Amino acid sequence: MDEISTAGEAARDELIVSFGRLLGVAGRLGHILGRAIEQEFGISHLMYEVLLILGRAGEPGLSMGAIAREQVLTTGGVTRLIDRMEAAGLVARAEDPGDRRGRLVRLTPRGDDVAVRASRLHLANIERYFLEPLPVAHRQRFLDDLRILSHAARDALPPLH
Amino acid sequence: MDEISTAGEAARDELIVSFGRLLGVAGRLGHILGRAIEQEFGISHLMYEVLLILGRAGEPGLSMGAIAREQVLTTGGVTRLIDRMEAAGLVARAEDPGDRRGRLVRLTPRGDDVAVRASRLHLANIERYFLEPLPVAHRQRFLDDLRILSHAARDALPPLH
DNA sequence: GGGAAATATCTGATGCGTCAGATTCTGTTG
DNA sequence: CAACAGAATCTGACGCATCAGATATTTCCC
Repeated sequence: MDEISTAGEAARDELIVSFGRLLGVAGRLGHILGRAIEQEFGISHLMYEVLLILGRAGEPGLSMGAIAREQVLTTGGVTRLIDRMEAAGLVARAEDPGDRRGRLVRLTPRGDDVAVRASRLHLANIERYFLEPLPVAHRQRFLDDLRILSHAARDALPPLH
Repeated sequence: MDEISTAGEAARDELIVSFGRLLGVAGRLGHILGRAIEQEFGISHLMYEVLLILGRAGEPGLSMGAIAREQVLTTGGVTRLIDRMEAAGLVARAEDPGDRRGRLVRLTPRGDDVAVRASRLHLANIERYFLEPLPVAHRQRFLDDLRILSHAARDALPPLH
């Protein structure tokens, strides 16, 4: 910080610094983790997100719209991402027996395997980059706080399209 | 599911859930804050990042390469983003007197104004979405922990290009 | 039952970031 | 001081997400 500054500038700097702290963490976290996954498994960050979403959903799979509603992509984007994931053998589209407009997307065995192994890598990276620098006594509470925030943020988020 | 795979399945779910918690927070944070800025000020998330970077740098401005080194964009991306920001009147490019290859980028008064007002909006949103759900007694320590993590993550990050 | 409104998915146009290579300048070195 | 390695920036090709609109199907209600 700059010790020679007017009160107004100091207040402004405080705003910017406080902000940068938070957004910087989020952005850097995403970059580090996304990059590692890409290099190791050849899949994009968004593909990984969708693998996790499908893994959590289990049988009988999810509709395209349900994936979009998880707020990582628009519906148009889901169509194209699933196209590529299908071509890569990670997921399969099937008719929805109850609605001829819809398709059900589910993990292939290969997709499930990648999801599990990528999760392990991510978790290791999270521990390494994010938990390790923290004092041991802080770690559990920090994780708990993150979970609280995660739920609150999800509820507050406007739809993506 | 048969009993042999049960333990493995549980471990796998645990991994996925733990991960989703952390990445979900980061991703959702970025989305919420980025979207609000875009709607209010008509600038992208990355433009906002660059406004902050330039605001922190002060006079005499930063080179294109220095902006890229802040790890939000590649050098090619910086060129194009600064093109647009210049067209929008947020920044100005000037010759670098000491190196005729380089340009120095600095905020225009308008860019400075947007940076300050956008920061205020962001800070308000951070408090609303991120701090408010937390117990009061946790807030300060949570912010402190975030700052620790931010620095650690920055040091560990590989270059962007 | 029949048609309007809603819903699910897909697609054309567009915007923007990345990558790799081109261009222009600097600094070193023989 | 010429030449060449290295650095700063810019640009063409490309990938991928978004937006808006098109198509197919279902639901609602008269």
